[in-house]
Amino acid sequence: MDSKDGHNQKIPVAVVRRLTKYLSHTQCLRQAGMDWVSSTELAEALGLTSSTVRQDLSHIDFFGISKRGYSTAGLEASLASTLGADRETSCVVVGAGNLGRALAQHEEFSRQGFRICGVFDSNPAMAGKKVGKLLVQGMAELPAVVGEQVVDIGIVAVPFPAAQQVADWLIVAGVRGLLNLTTAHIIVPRKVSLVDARFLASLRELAYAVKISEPRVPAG
Amino acid sequence: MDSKDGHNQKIPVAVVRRLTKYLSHTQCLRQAGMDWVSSTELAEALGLTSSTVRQDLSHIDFFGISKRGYSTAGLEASLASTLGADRETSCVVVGAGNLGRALAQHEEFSRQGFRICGVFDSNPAMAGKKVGKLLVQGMAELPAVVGEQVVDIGIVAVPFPAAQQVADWLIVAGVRGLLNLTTAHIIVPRKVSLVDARFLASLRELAYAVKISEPRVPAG
DNA sequence: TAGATTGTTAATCGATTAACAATC
DNA sequence: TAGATTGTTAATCGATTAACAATC
Repeated sequence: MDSKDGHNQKIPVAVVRRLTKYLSHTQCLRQAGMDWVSSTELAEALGLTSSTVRQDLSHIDFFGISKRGYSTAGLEASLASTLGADRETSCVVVGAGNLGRALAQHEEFSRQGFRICGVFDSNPAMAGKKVGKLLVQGMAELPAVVGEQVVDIGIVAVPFPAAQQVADWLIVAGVRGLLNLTTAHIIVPRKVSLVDARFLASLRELAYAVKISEPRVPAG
Repeated sequence: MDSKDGHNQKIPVAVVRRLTKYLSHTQCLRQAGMDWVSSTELAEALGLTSSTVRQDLSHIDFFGISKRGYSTAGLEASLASTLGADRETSCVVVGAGNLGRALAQHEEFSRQGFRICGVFDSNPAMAGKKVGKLLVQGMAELPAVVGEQVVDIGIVAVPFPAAQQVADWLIVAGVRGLLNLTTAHIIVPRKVSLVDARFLASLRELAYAVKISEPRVPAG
């Protein structure tokens, strides 16, 4: 019964990325007490066209109403259910440096259903230190924690030369997705998903944009 | 003389993003002592096709040699120059929470030419606290620091309801690009560039991928 | 009812890939 | 030289936008 209507087909990543935006924005609208939103309003708020919004929303199992738009409550629920944001997702962080510790304690994640259930570091000197309510564990503990707690996602926050090795360990331990915070290109088997956080790449992208937008120096 | 050959046209963002990958990987290759690399090798290492690599590199002012490929030294230099990675880029961080402090101290950034020259927080209780070698400053100091030090990029690491306001202040102060670490959709004037770090969105994307790759429960 | 807004089909646009002559 | 690899043009693919009948 799961696929009777053509939904539950795999949604293109470009669309999934925008669905996450609609979800965030719809949550805001609901908090602001708005009961309805139109594709035009959604588009304007997020810098898209209304056509894109309607096309995107045709991928989820929810329908708007002519002349009124979409019920924010229904839209939020349907987006959450499509994206899997209606259940908790367990994560572990590997690398207890600045970035790893910051993410492990990032409140927005827990508010949004991402539970960090372990922080690991290969440096024995880090073991036992506190990160929020968690204690840093050695890499040796990783398989047990991932296996027992059915951890979905591993966050790779180590120095980049160690990234592939850490990813391999996480995959063997059983995670199904990896968030890569390093600049390394990580290779994963097909059954595992990978998303690159692209911090440094984002800064480079900005540096390029700033560079080309610079006022031309008048020819000398 | 800058545009005589059709380079220095604005490069599509999809291409710019891959150029940053080529740059990272070429740096690795050089450190490993490799003098030459072919489009096929680059493609294989980064999960692309050799056709894409050659097409992308046609945007930069550098040429390979038939049968040998690209000189890693020349490629690195040309990519760095095209992207603006051959000069220092100044940044400020607004928001001295976990994430802001972590980024301000992230060593990879300074290694790669991004200099953090200020950390700001609207909470007076944070003022004067140390973040690496910097002291947290109040928002009132922002315009002076950005103006005097010719800061290119502002990193927005505040709670999401404050994101637009902080972005506006940064833009008025004179930054030319913004890295948005929040889930908020920030609106910027055309002359300012914006890149979203999309942390939470990345986790959601992973959660969706994990969800749809789950083994189907056999029909009851 | 009249008019606004949806869902969907068709058209456009841009990005990726294939193919191949040029060349070291 | 022969063969490998480039740079570039043409073909394909997919994503975005436009258009419009259906409808509340």
